[in-house]
Amino acid sequence: MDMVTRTIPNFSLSQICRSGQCFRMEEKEDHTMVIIAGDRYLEARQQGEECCFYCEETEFEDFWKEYFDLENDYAVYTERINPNDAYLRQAVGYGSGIRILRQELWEMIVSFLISQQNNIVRIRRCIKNICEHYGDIHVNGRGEVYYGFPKPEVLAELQDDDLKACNLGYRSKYVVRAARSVVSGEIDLETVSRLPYCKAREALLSLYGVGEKVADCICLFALHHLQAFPVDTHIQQAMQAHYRRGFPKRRYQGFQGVIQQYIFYYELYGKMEA
DNA sequence: CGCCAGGGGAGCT
DNA sequence: AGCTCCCCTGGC
Repeated sequence: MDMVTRTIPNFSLSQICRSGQCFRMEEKEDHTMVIIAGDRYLEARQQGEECCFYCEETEFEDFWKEYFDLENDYAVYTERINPNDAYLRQAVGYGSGIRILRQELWEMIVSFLISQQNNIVRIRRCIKNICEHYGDIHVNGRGEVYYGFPKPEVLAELQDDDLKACNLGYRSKYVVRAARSVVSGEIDLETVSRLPYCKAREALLSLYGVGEKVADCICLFALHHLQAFPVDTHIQQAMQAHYRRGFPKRRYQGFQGVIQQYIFYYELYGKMEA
């Protein structure tokens, strides 16, 4: 099988997997990571800074390199951390392998509609369900079946409540109506993907079921607007515990989203080890 | 304008 | 048995 090997500092597949930005990435028993993005399938394995991607060189260069944001040096961000901010230094040290992926816009809209008032394990299951029901069927290099992400055209045909069968609960109609908005041209994803952060956020907010938090997640994880700073319950708790006088957003102007992700990851997992 | 119930159900304590 | 969960909508 074709494979690409790279040495990549500040990169951890398992941290990215656990960081709650992508829900179609999972670790198999043998430490191999399986990543499905849109209709693409990739297996990868990492030991320290050495990563093995099981795909052709051209596919890696043309797609996965950008997907994992490997061109960016995250030390540029982490070096700007206030040395007096012990909490942030701790958080960044703990999740130093995190990257902000560049995922597909429609996939992120649906994923974060599902994410609301939901936990990561269940979000994964919901997305697995809709992919297996409504996604195109594909076969990987070993002849194993996997499913692509359901296209808006397919989901737009459904009734409001149809996705309850996929465990989406009340979020079913958010996804179905978002699909209808895309198909009808009410929102044009090509256009949105070229808009600056504020305009993109505004356009996304017009979708039924998309509030500020979800819009910011989509901006961050699909459009790579690193100034988006999604505030969920974990971030809110961290803000109250460590930044009573307000988070120094100005200091991290333009890449608050990266900082947010370090904090989120640390709040979710870092405390358990203490 | 602000407040808050309700929505489904898994996974935790 | 209760609470929480990367919330948003709609009714008051």
